[in-house]
Amino acid sequence: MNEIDEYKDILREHGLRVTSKRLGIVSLLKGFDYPVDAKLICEGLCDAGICINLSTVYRALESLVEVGVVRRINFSDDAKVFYELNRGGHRHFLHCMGCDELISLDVCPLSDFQLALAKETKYRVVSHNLDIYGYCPKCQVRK
Amino acid sequence: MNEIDEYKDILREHGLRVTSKRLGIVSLLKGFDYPVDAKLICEGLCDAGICINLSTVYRALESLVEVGVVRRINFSDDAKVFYELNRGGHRHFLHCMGCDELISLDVCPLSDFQLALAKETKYRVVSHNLDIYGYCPKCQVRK
DNA sequence: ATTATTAATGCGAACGATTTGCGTTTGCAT
DNA sequence: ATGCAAACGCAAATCGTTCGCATTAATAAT
Repeated sequence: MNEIDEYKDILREHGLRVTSKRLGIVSLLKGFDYPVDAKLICEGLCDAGICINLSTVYRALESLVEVGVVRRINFSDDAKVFYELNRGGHRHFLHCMGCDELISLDVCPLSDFQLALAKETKYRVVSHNLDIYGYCPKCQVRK
Repeated sequence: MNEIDEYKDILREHGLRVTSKRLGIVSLLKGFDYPVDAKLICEGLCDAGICINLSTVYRALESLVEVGVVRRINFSDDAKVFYELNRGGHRHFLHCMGCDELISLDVCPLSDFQLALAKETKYRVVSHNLDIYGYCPKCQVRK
């Protein structure tokens, strides 16, 4: 059973139909290691021969987020929403405000803090969002 | 010289005119200790007798952000932009995903991490964005 | 104080991202 | 193979935000 079959099963387990569009989105997202927006997904699939309406992309992404296959991401320097394959765990990014380079950080400095915060506030802490903004070496020179 | 006069001076120092609308926005924001969106500002001012067009609210906020009086904030669970008075320093919030309660955290767990990251990546780190999501005690029971 | 200058405002239209309504197509249980 | 509900395509609607342009008002010049 290959990896795409896993996703088929996840869809079926949640009572969702397995469609070429949904699988197309998943396999497209597999090719990116950074979050992409709905429009790029739409165009990427079209180029791959799977033409799909933009509203269908949104609806499919919504379903995929619901079953946990995809994760929604919202950066504060951009109004639109980004999506990435949910590979377990979570990531944070360092954004260059000059050239929009995006560096994925492999550490999360918040696990201890989050535990302490939960204890202090009695909240059940579920997730967090951390993005760091600055200028990359090249852009520091350019400016 | 009262507090509003300080803001008048800041505007003038930056070559911006002192208008009732801009001062209205500032004094309205003073009344909130959490970030609010443009629409709420518009309606709040209207209720206070200072009727102001929504596009003017956006333009005024833009100016106030430029001169450092106001800060733009972007949460990952909401597409729209929020604004708050820039009281110096920065803040992070704990969001209840059940009732949308917002708790302002008085600590930032990232200062050391940010320094280390800058060193490691050679980025000039300018700012960051951190929000924590979970369920408040009441919503844990409700659910 | 009056007038001239030009930034700030109001209004409506435009915008980009996202959602929705509805008729058509397709996956899948029978 | 057939029927039904879920998914889809399409166009229109929505939401937050921005823009163009004519009008108003804050400040500088007289």
